[in-house]
Amino acid sequence: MSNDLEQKIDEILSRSVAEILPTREELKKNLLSGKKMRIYTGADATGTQLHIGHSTNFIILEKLRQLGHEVIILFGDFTAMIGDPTDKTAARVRLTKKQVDENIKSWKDQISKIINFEDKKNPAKIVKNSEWLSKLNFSDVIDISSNFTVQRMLERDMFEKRMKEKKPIHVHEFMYPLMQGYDSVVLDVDMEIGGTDQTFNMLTGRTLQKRYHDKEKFVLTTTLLVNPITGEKLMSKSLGGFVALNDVPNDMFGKIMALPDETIIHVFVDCTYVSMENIKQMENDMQSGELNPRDAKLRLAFEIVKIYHGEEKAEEAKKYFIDTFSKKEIPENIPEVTIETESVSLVDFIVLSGNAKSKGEARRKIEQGGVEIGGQKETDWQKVLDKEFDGKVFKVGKLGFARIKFE
RNA sequence: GGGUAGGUGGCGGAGCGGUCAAUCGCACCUGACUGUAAAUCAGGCGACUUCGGUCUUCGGGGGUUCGAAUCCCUCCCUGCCCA
Repeated sequence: MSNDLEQKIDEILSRSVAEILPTREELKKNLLSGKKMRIYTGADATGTQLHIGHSTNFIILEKLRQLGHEVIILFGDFTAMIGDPTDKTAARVRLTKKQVDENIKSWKDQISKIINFEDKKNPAKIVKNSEWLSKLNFSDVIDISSNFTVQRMLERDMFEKRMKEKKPIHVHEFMYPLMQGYDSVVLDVDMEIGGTDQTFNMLTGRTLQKRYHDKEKFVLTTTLLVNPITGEKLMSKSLGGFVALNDVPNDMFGKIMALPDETIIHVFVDCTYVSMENIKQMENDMQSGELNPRDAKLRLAFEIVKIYHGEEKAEEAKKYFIDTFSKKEIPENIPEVTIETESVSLVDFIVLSGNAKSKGEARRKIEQGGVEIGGQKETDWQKVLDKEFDGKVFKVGKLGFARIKFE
């Protein structure tokens, strides 16, 4: 039994883990001791969507919850107003309370696919940091900030980088790590989990926990999903192409198939429950050429969609993908666009069906050979559709399908 | 406070009186290839258009000029150096 526990702990402390502070051994000892720890991870409420990059932390958190530890998801509604300095575009947008509540609601739904909030004995909790951060006054802030030096703040990689590049650093951005650190104090946590980009912020909390509560806070950093070729973050709103936790099955499946082949193994490790042995095996098979990366990716997409939508939907999404993109068949459920006039131009129809943002874009797609009517390529952008086209299926690009219906 | 360099499309970053709707890279879109929406290659990437053009964009406002992202004035914002 205890061996079993140790094995579980070992997996938790190794899979997707970049670093554990102060030490892995120390943390392991704590986890083995049977003492109930209070553990949290935070996410800023900058948008409505979470992506599979976030899921890594949630998966670890849930495993810890299942071991009986108290688990908290912090919703950074206050911190979002300042914006993590990592995210250059985030500053200054103040979210309304209404927006924040909206986000919380959908976030909980999204996260609940991974983390159990309904468990009778030990449910995970959600907190908002505006609850305490908005109440601090200036002298509180001074008190907190007196624990740090400017030099220490400047150590933050992002600040360092901006200093080097002579890019602006605003004074209030210094407050960000302090606020996140203060969260640890208010929640009085024993441990925080976050991506490696959060190391500095999490260490701030470690310092403050020590000062205010004389407590050792563990910090566990998780590996970030990066594109091994470009070195860019794989899941990033600004860089595009992220897989959101609330994407509909077909989109989610397709987006995963669009990930570069080189990232497959990494995503398996960080975002699925597939066993490490299994993953290792796939890695070897791909290297030896026995396993086509496409097939590994099909499985990856399946595994991930399964987490968020269940096995049945995952199966459907897989079928949809293979039929539509591999076999190039026409999918079954095609949205119907009703036309109330005698005729419409092809260009207008494409815009109406949502497959182009403007007439110019629609025109380009037609001219570039991206449009098919009833399986026939159509390159005349001046084409006008009349009732003879009633019921025909239009394909726009690889993804867009629409059926025309005249009233 | 003084000096100086800047603010350009989703981002990075050219351009410095006309040929600029604005080079290029990233992202994005389309095609070819691949039982991958990977990779690679090719093309595209403001809006409207009776396809001739028309209109709105280069921090905000005002001006000079036949004509400005490019020159001048003013305001706002930022970097760097000095104090």
